Amino acid sequence: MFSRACEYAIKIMIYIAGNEQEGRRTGVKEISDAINSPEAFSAKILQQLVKNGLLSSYKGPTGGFELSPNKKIKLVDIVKAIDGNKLMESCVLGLENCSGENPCPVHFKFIEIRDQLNETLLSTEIRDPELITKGIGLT
Amino acid sequence: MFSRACEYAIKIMIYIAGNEQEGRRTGVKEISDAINSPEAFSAKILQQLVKNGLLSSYKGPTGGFELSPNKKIKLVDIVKAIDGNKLMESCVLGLENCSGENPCPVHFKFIEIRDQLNETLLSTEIRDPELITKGIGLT
DNA sequence: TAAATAGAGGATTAATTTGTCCTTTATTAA
DNA sequence: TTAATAAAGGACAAATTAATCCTCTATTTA
Repeated sequence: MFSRACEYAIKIMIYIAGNEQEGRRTGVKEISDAINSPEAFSAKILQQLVKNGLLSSYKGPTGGFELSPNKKIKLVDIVKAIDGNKLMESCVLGLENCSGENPCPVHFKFIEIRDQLNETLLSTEIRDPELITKGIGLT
Repeated sequence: MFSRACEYAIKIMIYIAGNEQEGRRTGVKEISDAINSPEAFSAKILQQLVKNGLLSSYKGPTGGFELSPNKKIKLVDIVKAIDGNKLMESCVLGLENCSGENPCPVHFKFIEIRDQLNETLLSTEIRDPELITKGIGLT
């Protein structure tokens, strides 16, 4: 469904959001340990998240990453930043000209799934306490 | 969502189902022309579909592929044959131990989407006339 | 039974994704 | 103001996925 990089990105953002609650910045090493991802690869993903305005980064001692302040960050923002919007917008069969007026054979079979996926990605906020406190962690 | 190979596989199956209605077997060349896919790559996918019991193949002149007779072929069979059941069963964050009792942070956000996807894949039959007659074709 | 047809399948190449290594740049605090 | 810290980023390597090439085998029909 999501690329590996995007899976990492979502975990990264949830983990940083958890630290934000405790008023802490988060470094790459801490992240890759916490979510069990390769450190250098995670660093690249972090760069993309910064470039897309979802994170702020700070160099030097006491440096690290923070969620962009004063911004509602939603799952859809993360997925778009890393995987683009193929999943949200493209035809499941990869057909360029598929649409409601011009549907591919399975278009209407998947339209509800697509809609619900978009609804979930749009409505899930990364600072949602449910997201941060529930669950088995990120490993 | 689906791999490229799986997108081809679904188109292939729908196209062959269309020819079945007209009582015709379908060759690789005809398929790759019809769905606009690389011929040799399509041939590999066809082999997998045969190995998984979804198609029967025949060599020589008048040869080609047919849907396995007397078998309800569902979308889920095709996806499983080509992409395995990662999409249907694995955690969206790729976590090995994620489950209802042991949910990852987004588990319950995606559970409905997962269920609906499974429902759609299970209930969509490849011989469904709606699938074959509707739509813009497979290109 | 020979020639043409068509799938099977091994080997290889290309492209993309995933992951690593190493140097540079900015920042902080002693 | 220098030493330590931490992100930025370029270059490269490995793994996976997508695609191609070529030969072999089976089947049909003339």
